[in-house]
Amino acid sequence: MNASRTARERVRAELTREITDIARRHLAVDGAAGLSLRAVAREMGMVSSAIYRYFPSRDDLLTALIIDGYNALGEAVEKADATVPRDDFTGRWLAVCRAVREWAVARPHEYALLYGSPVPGYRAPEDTIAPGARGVAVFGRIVAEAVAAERLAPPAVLPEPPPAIAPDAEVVRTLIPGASDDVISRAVTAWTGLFGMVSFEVFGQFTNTIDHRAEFFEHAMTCLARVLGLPA
Amino acid sequence: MNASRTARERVRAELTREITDIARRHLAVDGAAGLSLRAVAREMGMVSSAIYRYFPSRDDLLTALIIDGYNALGEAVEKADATVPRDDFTGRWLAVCRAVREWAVARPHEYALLYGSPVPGYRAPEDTIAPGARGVAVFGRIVAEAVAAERLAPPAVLPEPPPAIAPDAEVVRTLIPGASDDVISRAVTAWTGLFGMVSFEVFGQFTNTIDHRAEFFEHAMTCLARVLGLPA
DNA sequence: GTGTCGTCAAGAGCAGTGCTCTCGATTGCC
DNA sequence: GGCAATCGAGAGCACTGCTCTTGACGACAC
Repeated sequence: MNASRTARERVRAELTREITDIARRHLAVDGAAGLSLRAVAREMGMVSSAIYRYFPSRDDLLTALIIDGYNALGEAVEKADATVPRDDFTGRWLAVCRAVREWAVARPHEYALLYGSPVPGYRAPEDTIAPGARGVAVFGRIVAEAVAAERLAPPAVLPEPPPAIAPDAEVVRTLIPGASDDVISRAVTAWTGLFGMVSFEVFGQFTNTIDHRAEFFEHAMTCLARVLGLPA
Repeated sequence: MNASRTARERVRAELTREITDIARRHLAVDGAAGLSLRAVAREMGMVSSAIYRYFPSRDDLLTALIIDGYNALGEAVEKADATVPRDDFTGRWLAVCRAVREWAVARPHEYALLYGSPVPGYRAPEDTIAPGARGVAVFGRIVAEAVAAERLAPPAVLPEPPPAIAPDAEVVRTLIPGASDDVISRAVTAWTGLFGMVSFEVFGQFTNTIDHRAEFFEHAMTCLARVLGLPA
């Protein structure tokens, strides 16, 4: 029956998962550069060549870890968003920000794999883009719903975006339907501001400078929300 | 005489410099993970063990490259700032932003070494902090001079920073004398926003999303300047 | 000028890595 | 029961960072 073949595939899936789990643990300790296929194999009681039955190369293992990471972060973001009342747009944004920061601070090496220098090859493969969009999709929904509820009031202190970026805005609008180019531009800036702040903290740029990081982060994200036009 | 000993030290300094030059070229091509002491030694016509007379370990070579990188970026920022009239504060800020972006886009792997995941050890050593402050010093000067010239008018749409960050603001004030906690908070946010934007672009987060990157960058940095309070 | 000492490059060698290939053994399907 | 696909083990290759020893060269004191 199919059951038998399914049994084989099941143990394969289980071993694949065990490999990524161990690899993720090693990654958390040693960083991407220190992740060794042989060490993972040793811990599994396998010989190193056996790993290649499951991942054709070390880079593919890292890519799998990247995809898992994006999904884990995306899930954390989704859960954080879900804990806040739907019409508290600023609260939802702040919850998302905190989720990203806490996820990153708890696993700096994994975060570095996602948003630091991409280790495998120069550009991460296409496969990582879709799961990477999971978190930003939540953010887009928050902004879009705020727009739809007419609760978004961007302060009129910024210039209009140049027409050149209109095609890009069109692409982003699939995530934030109903938003003007100006709102889209502010949203992208807020999103990069979030990750800029988290990266600076995780990668040590705040050493000897910002010590009260949670408080400053909270304030900075509140300011980003205001500039975006989310209610105070 | 000392001349002879100086001659010896001079050839040593020259070889040290040649090593870092070759290493920097390899870094630009293969990234930090692919930098090999043996490959550098081969290109120099030396045997690999000879390199250890100049750098006690691969991590020390990388640290030297980090320091050189911070200095190069800092110099690029200083030069960019110097090309703009002293009282055109917004122009100086934009010049600094463009310098950072162009430097990063031209050498993504080197930029990743500075602002992506720190490769050697978990935290870059103390030695890298001082040269790393060179760029931010320029930025601090721009803001401080704008404050002194009473040309800084931060739009009153943001909440005041919480008292908890006052001690941190005190530290940053050494870079931006005369600035209020609010201005300092905005300045830090603008600075992290700059690097968040550059990192997103260099690390490929804008793939399939933002294509007109120079134009969007220009606009976003103009907006950050406005939020900071620099004149329109 | 001679001898001594510090500096240096070369070479061999060790432990570790990613990856390939071959070879039995086991498993699943007809 | 036999066939074919799958899988783990093992050996091996080329490469890495790093250590240690050896021998040569240059700088200094005498």
